[in-house]
Amino acid sequence: MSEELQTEEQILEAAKQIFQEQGFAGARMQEIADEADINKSMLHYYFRSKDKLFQKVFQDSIRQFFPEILKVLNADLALVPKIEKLVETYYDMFKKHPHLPRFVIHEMNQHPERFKEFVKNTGIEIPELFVKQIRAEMESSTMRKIDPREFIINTIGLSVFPLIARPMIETVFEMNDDQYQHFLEQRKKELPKFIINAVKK
Amino acid sequence: MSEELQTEEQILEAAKQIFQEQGFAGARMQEIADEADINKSMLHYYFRSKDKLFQKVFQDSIRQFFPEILKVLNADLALVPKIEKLVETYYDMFKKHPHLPRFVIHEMNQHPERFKEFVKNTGIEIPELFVKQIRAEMESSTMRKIDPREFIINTIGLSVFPLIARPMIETVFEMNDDQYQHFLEQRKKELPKFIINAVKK
DNA sequence: ATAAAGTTTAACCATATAGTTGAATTTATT
DNA sequence: AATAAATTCAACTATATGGTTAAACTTTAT
Repeated sequence: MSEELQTEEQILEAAKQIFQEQGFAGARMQEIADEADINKSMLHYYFRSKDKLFQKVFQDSIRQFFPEILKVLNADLALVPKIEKLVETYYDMFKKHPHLPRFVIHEMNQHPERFKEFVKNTGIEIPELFVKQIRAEMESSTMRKIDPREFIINTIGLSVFPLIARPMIETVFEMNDDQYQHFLEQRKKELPKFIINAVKK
Repeated sequence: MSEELQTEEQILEAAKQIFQEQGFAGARMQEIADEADINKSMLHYYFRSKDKLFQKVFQDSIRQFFPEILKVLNADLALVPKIEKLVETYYDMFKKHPHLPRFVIHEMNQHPERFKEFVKNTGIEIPELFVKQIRAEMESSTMRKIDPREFIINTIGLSVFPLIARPMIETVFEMNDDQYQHFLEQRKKELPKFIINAVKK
């Protein structure tokens, strides 16, 4: 049993990388095995099938994605620093896992029902605290009236979109990779202002 | 030569549907043939290979996506109605081609360099007129200072994100498909306000 | 009407790919 | 040390899949 955890971890790491990069359909078991530097049979020994391995990776990816965001949404912070923290969290996550957002978006659309099951299993819930916070801000009239769901979707969308649209942005605005990175750094500062301004009264 | 155009069109329509739904890696030539209601050999007779057929579909998809948006961006309209038009254009496009945005995002990230080539070939350019318009608005101080690129990316991101994140939105906010559609209708009205407010002085 | 060109079809091929098997090796248990 | 259990590996299998071929059929041109 000595190497079990190590091998299993190795496989999961490799599978995560390949699946997140290529998606389920684009990934090859052989490629995952090569990446993990093991025999292909090991994948089946530890996870039985491509589908099972994928589901594990997908679930882990969801767990990597949602709770961190929800934690920030429900944190005990004033609105402005919370938005700043949220944007920063997204950009940090992207730096560590550049394919994660697009992977989740692509795969959840391939199997929406399975995705919903997964999310329910992870026990993710509506960010109630944040909704309450927004309602309070609206009542104390520091914030214009807006559906809290819209606000959440806008904030997340504004954070995620430039990350998954990178080739488009680089092309349309004629940026190279360095310029894109620099653009993101600027944006990290500007985006909270945009969001706050959008809901200011 | 009688049926040539019809058959070719049939194939392209089917390929567009399957590729946009499943992506390149997920699509099967047999499935495309079935969808087009023809023999699999015909795909190769008309397009030689899966890759060639895909590239045609992908290029067509880009042509379907970008020019329409850029046309609105560069149209002779005041800022507010232009934003409204832009949001509306996106939502209409999504109604007709629900998989188009996610398809383009996924595939352009799989082959960023090829994507850049394609875009250059279609002759798409930076929306100069719109950039000038924004600069003018900023100088006449009806608009706060913002990088025009940020403004464009934010507007497009806010339009696209709720369309590609549908399963996530339905899950987190416990909506069924009807409620989601209703939410989108509401959003079509609210989003321009959010954007305008975000850049108001 | 006939030949040439274009189109369609069914049967086939080569390869890629997920998955299996059984033996060899290593590790844990007594 | 001996046995049992877990792990690793190379070779293999079945099937899916992109692609080919040659013959049949249809349309166009002369």
